[in-house]
Amino acid sequence: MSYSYEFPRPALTVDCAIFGLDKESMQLQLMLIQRNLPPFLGMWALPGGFVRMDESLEEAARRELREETGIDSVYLEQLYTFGDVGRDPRDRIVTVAYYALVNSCEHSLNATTDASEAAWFPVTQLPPLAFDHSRIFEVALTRLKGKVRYQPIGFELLPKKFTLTQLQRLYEIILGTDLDKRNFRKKILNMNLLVQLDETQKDVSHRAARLYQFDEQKYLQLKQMGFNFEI
Amino acid sequence: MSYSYEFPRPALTVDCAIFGLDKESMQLQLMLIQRNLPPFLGMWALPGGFVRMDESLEEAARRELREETGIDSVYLEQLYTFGDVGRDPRDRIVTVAYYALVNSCEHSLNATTDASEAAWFPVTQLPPLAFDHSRIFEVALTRLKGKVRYQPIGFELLPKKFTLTQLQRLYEIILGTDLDKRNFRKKILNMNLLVQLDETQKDVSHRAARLYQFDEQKYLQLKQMGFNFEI
DNA sequence: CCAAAAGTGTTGGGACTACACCCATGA
DNA sequence: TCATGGGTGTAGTCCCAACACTTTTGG
Repeated sequence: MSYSYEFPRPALTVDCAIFGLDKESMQLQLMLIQRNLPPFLGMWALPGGFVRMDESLEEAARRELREETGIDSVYLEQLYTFGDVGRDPRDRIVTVAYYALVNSCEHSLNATTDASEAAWFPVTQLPPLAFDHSRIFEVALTRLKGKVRYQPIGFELLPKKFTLTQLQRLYEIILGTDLDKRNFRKKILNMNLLVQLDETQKDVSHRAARLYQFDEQKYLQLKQMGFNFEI
Repeated sequence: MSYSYEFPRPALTVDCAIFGLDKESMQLQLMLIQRNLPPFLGMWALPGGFVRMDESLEEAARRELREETGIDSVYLEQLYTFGDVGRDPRDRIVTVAYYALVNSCEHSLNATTDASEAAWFPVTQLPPLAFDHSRIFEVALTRLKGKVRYQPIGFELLPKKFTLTQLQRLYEIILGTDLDKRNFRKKILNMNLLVQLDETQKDVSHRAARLYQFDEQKYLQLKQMGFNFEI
Protein backbone atom coordinates (compact mmCIF):
# COMPACT_ATOMS: atom_id res chain seq x y z
CA MET A 1 0.00 0.00 0.00
CA SER A 2 1.36 3.37 -1.01
CA TYR A 3 0.75 7.00 -0.26
CA SER A 4 -2.30 8.65 -1.60
CA TYR A 5 -0.74 11.58 -3.39
CA GLU A 6 0.99 9.31 -5.83
CA PHE A 7 -2.37 8.74 -7.45
CA PRO A 8 -4.78 10.96 -9.30
CA ARG A 9 -8.08 10.93 -7.45
CA PRO A 10 -11.60 10.33 -8.67
CA ALA A 11 -14.06 13.01 -7.60
CA LEU A 12 -16.47 11.98 -4.87
CA THR A 13 -20.14 12.90 -4.67
CA VAL A 14 -23.21 11.86 -2.72
CA ASP A 15 -26.65 11.35 -4.29
CA CYS A 16 -29.96 10.79 -2.54
CA ALA A 17 -32.97 8.78 -3.62
CA ILE A 18 -35.73 10.41 -1.60
CA PHE A 19 -38.98 8.49 -1.24
CA GLY A 20 -42.28 9.93 -0.14
CA LEU A 21 -45.87 8.78 -0.13
CA ASP A 22 -48.61 10.75 -1.80
CA LYS A 23 -51.64 10.70 0.45
CA GLU A 24 -54.22 11.30 -2.25
CA SER A 25 -53.13 8.81 -4.83
CA MET A 26 -51.42 6.54 -2.31
CA GLN A 27 -48.47 6.31 -4.63
CA LEU A 28 -44.83 5.99 -3.82
CA GLN A 29 -42.94 9.01 -5.08
CA LEU A 30 -39.38 10.03 -5.75
CA MET A 31 -38.02 13.53 -5.45
CA LEU A 32 -35.98 14.83 -8.37
CA ILE A 33 -34.34 18.10 -9.24
CA GLN A 34 -33.96 19.55 -12.67
CA ARG A 35 -30.35 20.18 -13.59
CA ASN A 36 -29.41 23.78 -14.37
CA LEU A 37 -25.86 22.98 -15.41
CA PRO A 38 -24.28 20.68 -17.94
CA PRO A 39 -23.90 17.83 -18.41
CA PHE A 40 -27.48 16.61 -18.79
CA LEU A 41 -28.67 20.22 -18.59
CA GLY A 42 -32.41 20.37 -18.06
CA MET A 43 -32.72 16.69 -17.24
CA TRP A 44 -34.02 15.38 -13.97
CA ALA A 45 -31.60 13.89 -11.48
CA LEU A 46 -31.27 12.73 -7.92
CA PRO A 47 -30.28 15.54 -5.58
CA GLY A 48 -26.60 15.38 -4.75
CA GLY A 49 -23.24 17.05 -4.89
CA PHE A 50 -19.58 16.93 -4.03
CA VAL A 51 -18.30 15.73 -0.70
CA ARG A 52 -16.27 18.38 1.11
CA MET A 53 -13.03 17.67 2.85
CA ASP A 54 -14.34 18.49 6.32
CA GLU A 55 -17.59 16.53 6.37
CA SER A 56 -18.44 12.85 6.60
CA LEU A 57 -20.39 11.15 3.84
CA GLU A 58 -23.64 11.23 5.77
CA GLU A 59 -23.11 14.87 6.64
CA ALA A 60 -22.61 15.60 2.96
CA ALA A 61 -25.81 13.76 2.09
CA ARG A 62 -27.80 15.66 4.70
CA ARG A 63 -26.34 18.96 3.60
CA GLU A 64 -27.21 18.35 -0.04
CA LEU A 65 -30.68 17.26 0.95
CA ARG A 66 -31.18 20.48 2.87
CA GLU A 67 -29.65 22.74 0.25
CA GLU A 68 -31.38 21.26 -2.75
CA THR A 69 -34.76 20.27 -1.40
CA GLY A 70 -35.18 21.94 1.97
CA ILE A 71 -35.64 18.56 3.62
CA ASP A 72 -34.22 18.27 7.09
CA SER A 73 -33.89 15.46 9.61
CA VAL A 74 -35.30 12.44 7.86
CA TYR A 75 -34.53 8.75 7.80
CA LEU A 76 -31.35 8.45 5.79
CA GLU A 77 -29.33 5.35 5.05
CA GLN A 78 -26.36 4.61 2.89
CA LEU A 79 -27.38 2.55 -0.12
CA TYR A 80 -24.46 1.67 -2.34
CA THR A 81 -21.44 3.26 -3.95
CA PHE A 82 -21.42 3.55 -7.71
CA GLY A 83 -18.03 3.90 -9.32
CA ASP A 84 -18.03 2.60 -12.87
CA VAL A 85 -15.48 4.37 -14.98
CA GLY A 86 -17.83 5.87 -17.52
CA ARG A 87 -20.72 6.90 -15.31
CA ASP A 88 -19.96 10.61 -15.71
CA PRO A 89 -19.07 11.75 -19.23
CA ARG A 90 -16.62 14.47 -18.16
CA ASP A 91 -14.61 13.01 -15.40
CA ARG A 92 -14.15 10.03 -13.13
CA ILE A 93 -16.74 10.56 -10.46
CA VAL A 94 -17.61 8.04 -7.77
CA THR A 95 -20.86 8.59 -5.94
CA VAL A 96 -21.99 7.31 -2.59
CA ALA A 97 -25.75 6.90 -2.88
CA TYR A 98 -28.11 7.28 0.06
CA TYR A 99 -31.82 6.76 0.27
CA ALA A 100 -34.17 8.81 2.39
CA LEU A 101 -37.74 8.34 3.58
CA VAL A 102 -39.85 11.41 4.28
CA ASN A 103 -43.32 11.51 5.72
CA SER A 104 -45.03 14.40 4.04
CA CYS A 105 -44.54 14.93 0.37
CA GLU A 106 -46.50 18.18 0.22
CA HIS A 107 -44.82 19.95 3.07
CA SER A 108 -41.24 19.46 2.05
CA LEU A 109 -41.31 21.12 -1.31
CA ASN A 110 -42.45 24.50 -0.02
CA ALA A 111 -39.24 24.72 1.93
CA THR A 112 -37.10 24.48 -1.17
CA THR A 113 -34.67 27.37 -1.16
CA ASP A 114 -32.40 26.40 -3.98
CA ALA A 115 -32.82 27.86 -7.45
CA SER A 116 -33.11 24.46 -9.07
CA GLU A 117 -36.53 23.00 -9.63
CA ALA A 118 -37.50 20.16 -7.30
CA ALA A 119 -40.54 17.95 -7.77
CA TRP A 120 -42.10 14.65 -6.78
CA PHE A 121 -42.70 11.96 -9.38
CA PRO A 122 -44.60 8.69 -8.92
CA VAL A 123 -42.02 5.93 -9.08
CA THR A 124 -44.04 4.28 -11.81
CA GLN A 125 -43.77 7.34 -14.07
CA LEU A 126 -40.28 8.70 -13.76
CA PRO A 127 -38.78 10.86 -16.49
CA PRO A 128 -35.44 9.83 -18.01
CA LEU A 129 -32.73 10.55 -15.46
CA ALA A 130 -29.23 11.99 -15.80
CA PHE A 131 -26.07 9.91 -15.38
CA ASP A 132 -26.74 6.41 -14.02
CA HIS A 133 -29.43 7.72 -11.71
CA SER A 134 -32.08 5.35 -13.04
CA ARG A 135 -29.90 2.51 -11.94
CA ILE A 136 -29.38 4.09 -8.51
CA PHE A 137 -33.12 4.52 -8.18
CA GLU A 138 -33.70 0.87 -9.03
CA VAL A 139 -31.22 -0.28 -6.43
CA ALA A 140 -32.87 2.03 -3.90
CA LEU A 141 -36.34 0.73 -4.63
CA THR A 142 -35.14 -2.85 -4.40
CA ARG A 143 -33.53 -2.10 -1.07
CA LEU A 144 -36.66 -0.41 0.21
CA LYS A 145 -38.81 -3.36 -0.84
CA GLY A 146 -36.47 -5.77 0.82
CA LYS A 147 -35.86 -3.89 4.01
CA VAL A 148 -39.41 -2.85 4.73
CA ARG A 149 -40.30 -6.48 5.45
CA TYR A 150 -37.93 -7.03 8.33
CA GLN A 151 -37.25 -3.56 9.66
CA PRO A 152 -39.92 -1.13 10.80
CA ILE A 153 -38.85 1.64 8.44
CA GLY A 154 -42.21 1.89 6.72
CA PHE A 155 -43.41 4.19 9.49
CA GLU A 156 -40.97 6.82 8.26
CA LEU A 157 -43.18 7.31 5.23
CA LEU A 158 -46.32 7.97 7.27
CA PRO A 159 -47.22 10.87 9.54
CA LYS A 160 -46.57 10.28 13.24
CA LYS A 161 -50.20 9.38 13.78
CA PHE A 162 -51.72 7.01 11.27
CA THR A 163 -54.52 4.51 10.84
CA LEU A 164 -54.02 0.80 10.40
CA THR A 165 -55.53 1.02 6.94
CA GLN A 166 -52.95 3.62 5.93
CA LEU A 167 -50.20 1.36 7.22
CA GLN A 168 -51.61 -1.58 5.34
CA ARG A 169 -51.91 0.41 2.11
CA LEU A 170 -48.30 1.47 2.53
CA TYR A 171 -47.14 -2.10 2.69
CA GLU A 172 -49.35 -3.08 -0.21
CA ILE A 173 -47.86 -0.32 -2.34
CA ILE A 174 -44.26 -1.06 -1.49
CA LEU A 175 -44.53 -4.82 -1.66
CA GLY A 176 -46.86 -4.81 -4.63
CA THR A 177 -49.27 -7.33 -3.11
CA ASP A 178 -52.67 -7.28 -1.46
CA LEU A 179 -52.80 -8.05 2.21
CA ASP A 180 -55.67 -9.48 4.22
CA LYS A 181 -57.07 -6.82 6.52
CA ARG A 182 -57.74 -9.01 9.52
CA ASN A 183 -54.50 -10.91 9.31
CA PHE A 184 -52.51 -7.73 8.86
CA ARG A 185 -54.07 -6.14 11.93
CA LYS A 186 -53.59 -9.21 14.07
CA LYS A 187 -49.98 -9.48 13.09
CA ILE A 188 -49.02 -5.86 13.50
CA LEU A 189 -50.92 -5.41 16.77
CA ASN A 190 -49.50 -8.59 18.24
CA MET A 191 -46.03 -7.14 17.84
CA ASN A 192 -46.89 -4.57 20.49
CA LEU A 193 -45.04 -1.86 18.64
CA LEU A 194 -48.00 0.42 18.10
CA VAL A 195 -49.65 2.55 20.74
CA GLN A 196 -53.32 3.14 20.26
CA LEU A 197 -54.18 6.81 20.66
CA ASP A 198 -57.39 8.24 22.10
CA GLU A 199 -57.89 10.02 18.85
CA THR A 200 -59.53 9.31 15.54
CA GLN A 201 -59.26 10.49 11.99
CA LYS A 202 -60.88 13.85 11.20
CA ASP A 203 -62.72 15.05 8.12
CA VAL A 204 -63.64 11.75 6.62
CA SER A 205 -67.15 11.11 5.41
CA HIS A 206 -67.48 7.72 7.01
CA ARG A 207 -66.66 6.09 10.28
CA ALA A 208 -63.43 7.62 11.58
CA ALA A 209 -60.56 5.23 12.16
CA ARG A 210 -58.46 4.89 15.27
CA LEU A 211 -55.04 6.57 15.17
CA TYR A 212 -51.89 4.77 16.16
CA GLN A 213 -48.30 5.71 16.76
CA PHE A 214 -45.10 3.69 16.36
CA ASP A 215 -43.22 3.13 19.63
CA GLU A 216 -39.55 3.23 18.78
CA GLN A 217 -38.44 2.68 22.38
CA LYS A 218 -40.40 -0.50 22.67
CA TYR A 219 -39.03 -1.69 19.36
CA LEU A 220 -35.43 -1.20 20.50
CA GLN A 221 -36.17 -3.05 23.72
CA LEU A 222 -37.80 -5.97 21.95
CA LYS A 223 -35.05 -6.13 19.37
CA GLN A 224 -32.47 -6.56 22.07
CA MET A 225 -34.48 -9.45 23.45
CA GLY A 226 -34.25 -11.21 20.12
CA PHE A 227 -37.57 -10.08 18.70
CA ASN A 228 -37.73 -9.99 14.93
CA PHE A 229 -39.94 -7.59 13.08
CA GLU A 230 -41.46 -9.22 10.04
CA ILE A 231 -44.37 -8.43 7.75
CA MET B 1 -24.26 21.29 -8.63
CA SER B 2 -20.84 22.56 -9.70
CA TYR B 3 -17.86 21.22 -11.52
CA SER B 4 -15.63 18.80 -9.79
CA TYR B 5 -12.31 20.56 -10.16
CA GLU B 6 -13.44 23.40 -7.99
CA PHE B 7 -13.11 21.06 -5.04
CA PRO B 8 -10.20 19.30 -3.37
CA ARG B 9 -10.80 15.57 -3.51
CA PRO B 10 -10.62 12.95 -0.80
CA ALA B 11 -8.51 9.97 -1.73
CA LEU B 12 -10.42 6.79 -2.51
CA THR B 13 -9.45 3.28 -1.53
CA VAL B 14 -11.03 -0.16 -1.41
CA ASP B 15 -10.62 -2.59 1.50
CA CYS B 16 -11.65 -6.23 1.68
CA ALA B 17 -12.81 -8.28 4.63
CA ILE B 18 -12.03 -11.81 3.47
CA PHE B 19 -13.70 -14.66 5.30
CA GLY B 20 -12.66 -18.26 5.18
CA LEU B 21 -13.44 -21.39 7.13
CA ASP B 22 -10.77 -23.44 8.81
CA LYS B 23 -11.55 -27.10 8.26
CA GLU B 24 -9.66 -28.42 11.24
CA SER B 25 -10.92 -26.10 13.92
CA MET B 26 -14.16 -25.30 12.11
CA GLN B 27 -13.61 -21.65 12.89
CA LEU B 28 -14.48 -18.64 10.84
CA GLN B 29 -11.35 -16.77 9.84
CA LEU B 30 -10.37 -13.40 8.50
CA MET B 31 -7.43 -12.70 6.26
CA LEU B 32 -5.16 -9.84 7.28
CA ILE B 33 -1.95 -8.40 5.98
CA GLN B 34 0.81 -6.86 8.00
CA ARG B 35 1.54 -3.29 7.00
CA ASN B 36 5.05 -2.58 5.78
CA LEU B 37 4.54 1.18 5.47
CA PRO B 38 3.45 3.91 7.83
CA PRO B 39 1.04 4.80 9.21
CA PHE B 40 0.32 1.85 11.51
CA LEU B 41 3.58 0.24 10.38
CA GLY B 42 3.71 -3.38 11.44
CA MET B 43 0.06 -3.54 12.39
CA TRP B 44 -2.43 -5.87 10.81
CA ALA B 45 -4.97 -4.50 8.38
CA LEU B 46 -7.54 -5.50 5.81
CA PRO B 47 -6.05 -5.89 2.34
CA GLY B 48 -6.78 -2.86 0.22
CA GLY B 49 -5.41 0.04 -1.74
CA PHE B 50 -6.11 3.02 -3.91
CA VAL B 51 -8.66 2.99 -6.67
CA ARG B 52 -7.15 3.75 -10.06
CA MET B 53 -8.74 6.10 -12.54
CA ASP B 54 -9.36 3.42 -15.14
CA GLU B 55 -10.95 0.69 -13.05
CA SER B 56 -14.31 0.30 -11.39
CA LEU B 57 -14.60 -0.17 -7.64
CA GLU B 58 -15.14 -3.90 -7.88
CA GLU B 59 -12.24 -4.22 -10.29
CA ALA B 60 -10.07 -2.38 -7.80
CA ALA B 61 -11.17 -4.70 -5.02
CA ARG B 62 -10.43 -7.80 -7.09
CA ARG B 63 -7.07 -6.43 -8.14
CA GLU B 64 -6.02 -5.68 -4.56
CA LEU B 65 -7.23 -9.09 -3.50
CA ARG B 66 -5.10 -10.71 -6.15
CA GLU B 67 -2.03 -8.55 -5.56
CA GLU B 68 -2.00 -8.74 -1.80
CA THR B 69 -3.26 -12.22 -1.09
CA GLY B 70 -3.15 -14.16 -4.34
CA ILE B 71 -6.88 -14.82 -4.11
CA ASP B 72 -8.70 -14.90 -7.41
CA SER B 73 -12.31 -15.24 -8.45
CA VAL B 74 -14.22 -15.46 -5.23
CA TYR B 75 -17.58 -14.30 -3.99
CA LEU B 76 -17.20 -10.56 -3.54
CA GLU B 77 -19.82 -8.05 -2.52
CA GLN B 78 -19.75 -4.38 -1.71
CA LEU B 79 -20.27 -3.84 2.00
CA TYR B 80 -20.32 -0.18 2.93
CA THR B 81 -18.39 3.00 2.33
CA PHE B 82 -16.56 4.51 5.27
CA GLY B 83 -15.79 8.19 5.02
CA ASP B 84 -15.49 9.77 8.43
CA VAL B 85 -13.17 12.74 8.38
CA GLY B 86 -10.59 11.45 10.81
CA ARG B 87 -10.40 7.81 9.81
CA ASP B 88 -6.92 8.19 8.31
CA PRO B 89 -4.47 10.25 10.35
CA ARG B 90 -2.63 11.73 7.36
CA ASP B 91 -5.21 12.62 4.86
CA ARG B 92 -8.88 12.49 4.01
CA ILE B 93 -9.37 8.97 2.72
CA VAL B 94 -12.71 7.43 1.91
CA THR B 95 -12.79 3.67 1.55
CA VAL B 96 -15.29 1.46 -0.20
CA ALA B 97 -15.29 -1.78 1.78
CA TYR B 98 -16.03 -5.16 0.24
CA TYR B 99 -16.36 -8.55 1.80
CA ALA B 100 -15.26 -11.78 0.24
CA LEU B 101 -15.95 -15.44 0.93
CA VAL B 102 -13.36 -18.02 -0.02
CA ASN B 103 -13.65 -21.75 0.19
CA SER B 104 -10.22 -22.97 1.10
CA CYS B 105 -8.22 -21.13 3.68
CA GLU B 106 -5.15 -23.27 3.30
CA HIS B 107 -4.89 -23.11 -0.43
CA SER B 108 -5.11 -19.39 -0.87
CA LEU B 109 -2.14 -18.32 1.20
CA ASN B 110 0.42 -20.26 -0.81
CA ALA B 111 -0.40 -18.09 -3.77
CA THR B 112 0.60 -14.91 -2.01
CA THR B 113 3.02 -13.04 -4.21
CA ASP B 114 3.22 -9.71 -2.47
CA ALA B 115 6.04 -8.89 -0.07
CA SER B 116 3.66 -8.10 2.74
CA GLU B 117 2.79 -10.82 5.20
CA ALA B 118 -0.69 -12.28 4.86
CA ALA B 119 -2.30 -14.60 7.40
CA TRP B 120 -5.59 -16.02 8.60
CA PHE B 121 -6.89 -15.19 12.06
CA PRO B 122 -9.91 -16.69 13.80
CA VAL B 123 -12.51 -13.94 13.97
CA THR B 124 -12.71 -14.48 17.71
CA GLN B 125 -9.02 -13.70 18.18
CA LEU B 126 -8.13 -10.82 15.94
CA PRO B 127 -5.12 -8.62 16.66
CA PRO B 128 -5.65 -4.85 16.92
CA LEU B 129 -6.23 -3.50 13.44
CA ALA B 130 -5.02 -0.37 11.68
CA PHE B 131 -7.30 2.57 10.86
CA ASP B 132 -10.98 1.84 11.47
CA HIS B 133 -10.59 -1.67 10.16
CA SER B 134 -12.01 -3.25 13.32
CA ARG B 135 -15.19 -1.36 12.66
CA ILE B 136 -15.22 -2.48 9.03
CA PHE B 137 -14.74 -6.05 10.14
CA GLU B 138 -17.65 -5.78 12.56
CA VAL B 139 -19.94 -4.45 9.88
CA ALA B 140 -18.82 -7.24 7.57
CA LEU B 141 -19.44 -9.94 10.15
CA THR B 142 -22.87 -8.52 10.92
CA ARG B 143 -23.70 -8.50 7.24
CA LEU B 144 -22.50 -12.06 6.82
CA LYS B 145 -24.58 -13.23 9.78
CA GLY B 146 -27.62 -11.48 8.46
CA LYS B 147 -27.31 -12.44 4.86
CA VAL B 148 -26.45 -16.07 5.31
CA ARG B 149 -29.95 -16.73 6.62
CA TYR B 150 -31.84 -15.70 3.53
CA GLN B 151 -29.33 -16.04 0.72
CA PRO B 152 -27.41 -19.20 -0.10
CA ILE B 153 -24.00 -17.60 0.21
CA GLY B 154 -22.82 -19.99 2.90
CA PHE B 155 -21.86 -22.47 0.21
CA GLU B 156 -19.13 -20.08 -0.90
CA LEU B 157 -17.24 -20.93 2.27
CA LEU B 158 -17.30 -24.68 1.63
CA PRO B 159 -15.58 -26.74 -1.03
CA LYS B 160 -17.75 -27.56 -4.06
CA LYS B 161 -18.52 -30.97 -2.62
CA PHE B 162 -19.47 -31.07 1.02
CA THR B 163 -21.33 -33.14 3.57
CA LEU B 164 -24.53 -32.10 5.28
CA THR B 165 -22.74 -32.09 8.60
CA GLN B 166 -20.17 -29.63 7.27
CA LEU B 167 -22.94 -27.41 6.04
CA GLN B 168 -24.69 -27.58 9.38
CA ARG B 169 -21.49 -26.77 11.27
CA LEU B 170 -20.98 -23.79 9.00
CA TYR B 171 -24.37 -22.39 9.88
CA GLU B 172 -23.86 -23.11 13.54
CA ILE B 173 -20.59 -21.22 13.51
CA ILE B 174 -21.86 -18.20 11.65
CA LEU B 175 -25.17 -17.94 13.44
CA GLY B 176 -23.74 -18.84 16.82
CA THR B 177 -26.48 -21.36 17.62
CA ASP B 178 -26.88 -25.12 17.71
CA LEU B 179 -29.13 -26.66 15.10
CA ASP B 180 -31.02 -29.92 15.25
CA LYS B 181 -29.49 -32.42 12.85
CA ARG B 182 -32.71 -34.00 11.61
CA ASN B 183 -34.57 -30.74 11.25
CA PHE B 184 -31.67 -29.11 9.46
CA ARG B 185 -31.43 -31.94 6.96
CA LYS B 186 -35.14 -32.02 6.31
CA LYS B 187 -35.23 -28.31 5.70
CA ILE B 188 -32.21 -28.02 3.46
CA LEU B 189 -33.07 -31.11 1.41
CA ASN B 190 -36.68 -30.02 0.97
CA MET B 191 -35.45 -26.89 -0.74
CA ASN B 192 -34.19 -29.04 -3.61
CA LEU B 193 -31.09 -26.93 -4.00
CA LEU B 194 -28.60 -29.68 -3.28
CA VAL B 195 -27.69 -32.47 -5.64
CA GLN B 196 -26.67 -35.68 -3.99
CA LEU B 197 -23.50 -37.04 -5.49
CA ASP B 198 -22.56 -40.70 -5.95
CA GLU B 199 -19.54 -40.05 -3.86
CA THR B 200 -18.64 -40.12 -0.23
CA GLN B 201 -16.06 -38.58 2.04
CA LYS B 202 -12.59 -40.11 1.96
CA ASP B 203 -10.05 -40.68 4.66
CA VAL B 204 -12.30 -40.57 7.66
CA SER B 205 -12.08 -43.20 10.33
CA HIS B 206 -15.79 -43.77 10.57
CA ARG B 207 -18.74 -44.17 8.24
CA ALA B 208 -18.15 -41.89 5.27
CA ALA B 209 -20.76 -39.23 4.66
CA ARG B 210 -22.59 -38.54 1.43
CA LEU B 211 -21.29 -35.59 -0.58
CA TYR B 212 -23.59 -32.90 -1.93
CA GLN B 213 -23.25 -30.00 -4.28
CA PHE B 214 -25.12 -26.72 -4.43
CA ASP B 215 -27.14 -26.26 -7.62
CA GLU B 216 -26.93 -22.59 -8.51
CA GLN B 217 -29.04 -22.98 -11.65
CA LYS B 218 -31.91 -24.50 -9.75
CA TYR B 219 -31.67 -21.77 -7.16
CA LEU B 220 -31.95 -19.03 -9.76
CA GLN B 221 -34.95 -20.77 -11.31
CA LEU B 222 -36.71 -21.18 -7.99
CA LYS B 223 -35.94 -17.63 -6.97
CA GLN B 224 -37.66 -16.32 -10.06
CA MET B 225 -40.72 -18.35 -9.14
CA GLY B 226 -40.91 -16.59 -5.80
CA PHE B 227 -39.05 -19.17 -3.75
CA ASN B 228 -37.34 -17.79 -0.66
CA PHE B 229 -34.23 -19.35 0.75
CA GLU B 230 -34.29 -19.31 4.52
CA ILE B 231 -32.44 -21.14 7.26
C1' DC C 1 -81.20 5.43 4.40
C1' DC C 2 -77.30 4.92 1.72
C1' DA C 3 -72.39 4.80 0.80
C1' DA C 4 -67.96 3.94 2.48
C1' DA C 5 -64.69 2.35 5.25
C1' DA C 6 -63.82 0.47 10.22
C1' DG C 7 -63.57 -3.19 12.88
C1' DT C 8 -63.74 -8.04 14.42
C1' DG C 9 -62.99 -14.49 15.18
C1' DT C 10 -62.71 -19.01 13.79
C1' DT C 11 -60.97 -22.95 11.51
C1' DG C 12 -57.92 -26.06 8.83
C1' DG C 13 -53.51 -27.07 7.13
C1' DG C 14 -48.66 -26.72 6.82
C1' DA C 15 -44.40 -25.92 8.99
C1' DC C 16 -41.49 -26.10 12.83
C1' DT C 17 -39.75 -28.15 17.21
C1' DA C 18 -38.37 -31.70 20.14
C1' DC C 19 -36.62 -35.95 20.57
C1' DA C 20 -33.50 -41.28 20.36
C1' DC C 21 -31.91 -45.04 18.11
C1' DC C 22 -29.61 -48.03 14.65
C1' DC C 23 -25.98 -48.16 10.92
C1' DA C 24 -21.57 -48.21 8.53
C1' DT C 25 -16.74 -47.86 8.74
C1' DG C 26 -11.85 -47.88 10.12
C1' DA C 27 -8.73 -48.70 13.75
C1' DT D 1 -15.44 -54.93 19.13
C1' DC D 2 -15.35 -50.39 19.89
C1' DA D 3 -15.43 -45.59 18.92
C1' DT D 4 -17.06 -42.18 15.89
C1' DG D 5 -19.98 -39.80 13.35
C1' DG D 6 -23.87 -40.88 9.58
C1' DG D 7 -28.34 -41.28 8.86
C1' DT D 8 -33.46 -41.56 9.77
C1' DG D 9 -39.36 -40.68 11.51
C1' DT D 10 -43.10 -39.15 14.40
C1' DA D 11 -46.14 -36.52 17.22
C1' DG D 12 -47.49 -32.21 19.23
C1' DT D 13 -47.71 -27.30 18.73
C1' DC D 14 -47.91 -23.01 16.80
C1' DC D 15 -48.44 -19.87 13.25
C1' DC D 16 -50.50 -18.48 9.08
C1' DA D 17 -53.92 -18.11 5.48
C1' DA D 18 -58.54 -18.00 4.13
C1' DC D 19 -62.74 -16.15 4.74
C1' DA D 20 -67.83 -12.43 5.63
C1' DC D 21 -70.49 -9.83 8.28
C1' DT D 22 -71.76 -5.96 11.55
C1' DT D 23 -70.78 -1.14 13.03
C1' DT D 24 -70.12 3.69 12.69
C1' DT D 25 -70.32 7.99 10.50
C1' DG D 26 -71.33 11.75 7.21
C1' DG D 27 -73.95 13.20 3.45
